[in-house]
Amino acid sequence: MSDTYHHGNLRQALIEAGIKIINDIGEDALSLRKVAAACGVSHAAPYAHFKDKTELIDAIKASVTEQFMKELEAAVSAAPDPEKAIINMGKSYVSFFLKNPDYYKFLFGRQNIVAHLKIDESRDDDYPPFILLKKTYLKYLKESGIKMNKKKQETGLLKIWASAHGLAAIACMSGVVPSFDWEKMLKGDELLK
Amino acid sequence: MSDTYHHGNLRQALIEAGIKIINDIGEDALSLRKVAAACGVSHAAPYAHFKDKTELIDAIKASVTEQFMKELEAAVSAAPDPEKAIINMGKSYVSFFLKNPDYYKFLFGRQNIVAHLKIDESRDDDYPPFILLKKTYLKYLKESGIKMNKKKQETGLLKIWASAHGLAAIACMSGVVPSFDWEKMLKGDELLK
DNA sequence: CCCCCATCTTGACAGTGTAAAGTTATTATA
DNA sequence: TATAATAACTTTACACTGTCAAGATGGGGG
Repeated sequence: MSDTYHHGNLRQALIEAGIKIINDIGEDALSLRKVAAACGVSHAAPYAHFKDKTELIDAIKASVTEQFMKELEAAVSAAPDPEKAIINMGKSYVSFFLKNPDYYKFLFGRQNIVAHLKIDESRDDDYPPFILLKKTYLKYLKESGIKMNKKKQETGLLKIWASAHGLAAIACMSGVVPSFDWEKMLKGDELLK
Repeated sequence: MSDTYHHGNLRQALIEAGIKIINDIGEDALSLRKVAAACGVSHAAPYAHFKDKTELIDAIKASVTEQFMKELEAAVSAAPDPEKAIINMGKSYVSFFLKNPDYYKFLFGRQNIVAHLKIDESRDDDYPPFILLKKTYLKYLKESGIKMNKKKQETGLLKIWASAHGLAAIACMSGVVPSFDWEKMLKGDELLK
């Protein structure tokens, strides 16, 4: 149980070294050998604690998720009532990853999407499905005669996109086909009318 | 312009071979050398068309995104009015990735999340933030005295989660901090009251 | 005290991305 | 048409990676 890992807590040290490398250089640069070297240990030493590279990575992910959970739980606890709890949790959920986008990319992916959320700003390199959504949404507002200020328009657009993208994420990542009522999503939402 | 790539269309052939490998074996198994071999070409040949491995991957992603866009545009075109267009597009957005989850993982990440969307089913290996959300949501329903059937409860839960997760995805991937009104999300939504 | 076994080291191997230099074929030019 | 230029491709080489097998080491239980 000493602080030096030599016959101590190499496993935990490897996890922490891995997190540090991801934050400093990025996930792509994370290699078993670098993690081992960062712990002052030979390149095959990790195999005493993890059968795979993926097993190390999974352990790192579990560690980051634990940290994520602590913040979410704090947000829920700080709320006076359940409604505020959900709101707080939603905020925390997003702000955690905003504080460290490296973690989001590490946990869920790497891709960098370009998209201008402002209604009247668009560029050619915006993510094409988003451009299409924006155009369709603006046409919807126009033809249905719905009047709202730009801010609200942008919130509505973001909500649709976030729901669609989040839904796709959940569906693919969980392997479950969620039943989702898009009609209700539009018609039952004050933001969109 | 012949159909054999020897001094022809190697670039396109590499992209297609890459897509095939991703579908057949998975993204992790995709290597420049395998792609080159699949085109019957030496392992350094791709460097005449792509400066990097990432440049090849980006080209593959662009190709998949193009295919994605075609389906979305078809969904929009098939709709009789803009409202239906948005609904259709939302459905298509999700169903495209459901049809080939490999593409979602390839474009946006790899992580497999476990989560049981059913209100009364839960397991220990469910994604912890989701477990917390479900508990908080159920408490919210109980304390606010809101009555709805299970189906509607599940839809509401899914909507909150998809919005939060999708929002985090968009925020981190676009690098833009979107302003989002969580209060309005809850209170302005028919699904949640 | 000694042996066991988890822990760690050493050495090896195939596979990877990428750079440099050489070869070939196509196209442009004169 | 002959030749020069250039894009496409090959060969060779190198550092780095994950993983395995075999050996060293050293601390705890018999």
